[in-house]
Amino acid sequence: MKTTRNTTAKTTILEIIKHSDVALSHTEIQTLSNNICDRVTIYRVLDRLVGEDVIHKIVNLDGTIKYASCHHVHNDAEHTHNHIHFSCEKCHLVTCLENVEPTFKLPPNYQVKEVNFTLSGFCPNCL
Amino acid sequence: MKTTRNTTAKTTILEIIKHSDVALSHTEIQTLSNNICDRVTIYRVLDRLVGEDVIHKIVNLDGTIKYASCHHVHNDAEHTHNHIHFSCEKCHLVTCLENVEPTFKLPPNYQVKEVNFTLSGFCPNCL
DNA sequence: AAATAAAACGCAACTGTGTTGCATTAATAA
DNA sequence: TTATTAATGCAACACAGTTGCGTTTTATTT
Ligand SMILES: [Mn+2]
Ligand SMILES: [Mn+2]
Ligand SMILES: [Zn+2]
Ligand SMILES: [Zn+2]
Repeated sequence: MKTTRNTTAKTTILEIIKHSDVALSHTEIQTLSNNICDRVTIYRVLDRLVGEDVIHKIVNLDGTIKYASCHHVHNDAEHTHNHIHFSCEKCHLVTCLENVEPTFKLPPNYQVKEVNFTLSGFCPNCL
Repeated sequence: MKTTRNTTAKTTILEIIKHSDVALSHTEIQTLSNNICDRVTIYRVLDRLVGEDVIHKIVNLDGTIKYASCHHVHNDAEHTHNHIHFSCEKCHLVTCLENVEPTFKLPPNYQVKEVNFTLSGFCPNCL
């Protein structure tokens, strides 16, 4: 079976994401990491971390992708990422609103596997 | 003031989107339009149609972008696109669930301008 | 109907993001 | 310490979207 290894790149990148209070893009992570590794490695590390459910992926309204750490309880059985993300049009910061989980009622026979809820507008700092 | 004109490209593209029951990507529109115009023109027409609130933009979980027509009442004052979009992992079709509008309660001082709610999984046809 | 203004267009070149193949390096387990 | 293979670096590629600019087309005015 395929095991996962703890490398310096992976450790560094995870630390960067964990210590950030906003979601970060691949490019932002690259800058913050002082080019500790090749950009391809960052892509691969991010994929691994997402696969391990340590971080989660956020798709912005413009299609850009950001990453944030998973702060919730690791109940495993019901590990979901159904909170809302807010993307500020002015400061461009993307924040996880972990406590805001939207409710909705789907028509029958839809099987949901992943969700992405993104809002954009002005954050409290830029209002 | 800057007026908008009705060109053959714009008319054709809008017809394609209106007659489709699923959301379409730029590339899909290009194929369906039989290369009636340059691909750059399609980008520009799509931007214009979004600006005129005739179609709306959908961001998928993989960051790809699709477009669908606005079927709702044009009440103008409260023209919103806060319905859910479902992206099937098997048939890859993206559908507007216009009747499914999620409810959520934001912390104070957030000013929302745009929303994007996307689910992925299996649609009724592929279940 | 002809002249005018500028919105829209085509083309070519460019940018940014993410991917792939393959040889090399380094983490883990024996 | 050695063996195995996950992870990396590098170079090349794919692809979506953008930009500049000269030309065409639309819609308005005369
Ligand atoms: Mn999470
Ligand atoms: Mn709409
Ligand atoms: Zn802000
Ligand atoms: Zn399907």
